[in-house]
Amino acid sequence: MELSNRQQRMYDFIRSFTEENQYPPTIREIGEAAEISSTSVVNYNLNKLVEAGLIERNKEVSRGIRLQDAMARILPGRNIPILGHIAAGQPITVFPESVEAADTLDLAVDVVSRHEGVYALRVQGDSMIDALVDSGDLVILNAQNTANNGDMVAAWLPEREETTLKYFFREGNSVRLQPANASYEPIVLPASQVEIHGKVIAIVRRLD
Amino acid sequence: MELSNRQQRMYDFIRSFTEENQYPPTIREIGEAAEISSTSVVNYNLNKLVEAGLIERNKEVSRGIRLQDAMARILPGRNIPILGHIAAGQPITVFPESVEAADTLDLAVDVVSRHEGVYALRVQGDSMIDALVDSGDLVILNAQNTANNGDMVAAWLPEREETTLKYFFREGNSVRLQPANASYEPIVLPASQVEIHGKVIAIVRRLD
DNA sequence: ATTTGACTAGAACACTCGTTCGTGTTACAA
DNA sequence: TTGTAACACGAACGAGTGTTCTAGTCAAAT
Repeated sequence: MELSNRQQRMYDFIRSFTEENQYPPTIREIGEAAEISSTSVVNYNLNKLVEAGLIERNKEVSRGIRLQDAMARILPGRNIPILGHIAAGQPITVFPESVEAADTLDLAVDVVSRHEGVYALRVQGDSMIDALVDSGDLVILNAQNTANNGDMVAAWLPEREETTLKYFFREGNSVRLQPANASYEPIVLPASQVEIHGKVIAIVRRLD
Repeated sequence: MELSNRQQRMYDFIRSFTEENQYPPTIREIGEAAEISSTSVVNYNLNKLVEAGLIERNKEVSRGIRLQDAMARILPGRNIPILGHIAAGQPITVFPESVEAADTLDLAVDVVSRHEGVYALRVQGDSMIDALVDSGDLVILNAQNTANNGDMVAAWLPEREETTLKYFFREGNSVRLQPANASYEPIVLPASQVEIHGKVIAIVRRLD
């Protein structure tokens, strides 16, 4: 579809206005900028821009215009829910998903873009201290139910109703959950008694 | 300034709503989300958020709310340049700012919003290993030329033309730069020979 | 006990804004 | 010419929306 002169002018204005003001213009603001006296004309051409796939409109909503391709550029990272804490020392009985997301961590597209179902947990305890994961750190996890040997994972132990952060090792029909702290013993269980809930893909520690 | 529970809730909603819809919410939409029946209360707390510097408002304009750090979203702010590496072991002679930003780390407003001039450095060496900062980690720094005792800082040593990552301690007219590794000795220099270039506010480690 | 300040409520007002409708204009084909 | 389709115009309607006013609650200070 080809854009008329007017439509091009309107589209350009919407772009620059949105970039400048952080919110889209109204129909009348567009009309003024494009020297169109009638709001219905703006409305008409706005629908043409929708047909052309350049914008989206939310009906009956003021400034309900969304630039279609600018989304990826302006829309940044994702809000990763911090679901709760995870045990790195003595396992705790609170399962992360039962905790309401109280806080959010805004993380980067670069870090999480390739993953689906990313979430974060705050570490409690020092069982992974030798892996340089301290109590209080945030671990960013990719939700998945399998893991490779050596992955740092969040494992759910149904028998104990515990979630714990450990290194994962498959040994025949068993699974060894290995802490990174000499003072803790590895947990060895039949594979059927271990559910992998996520693999750690990043660690974030705030100092301030 | 401290945010009340309500104000925090409103702010969070404005953030998520704006991210999702590409335009800011109305007063009533905010009220509904924060369970506030009165628009005047929303208006009142909105002004508090302005005072707190979290948002800007355009008066008499629908949806005239601008997230203050939104600029950081479109412009570089949110894209933290990874300027280069920083020595945590043997100091290296490459000064971070002379290195072209080759990669970027997309970090969160939550983590960096309150800071100006945030940048990241990739750690080389193991001198801060006892502080759980490993070689290869990214340290997120706030650009500043002063520091408090105990802060982890990036220090530029003009005499040696070195930048190094250490704990900062002021001792009279001297400055002690303390590694977190028993195998390394602290560096003690006259304060005039130490330039603080930034304080570490976060640490990010990617595992994948 | 009184006052002050911070905060909340509800209602009313006036302007904003998307929508719709009737009408006009122009270009092009039959 | 006639008809049709695309496009434009202006006005009016009604819901959306920011603002303002009065009043109330509560805790801390006087």
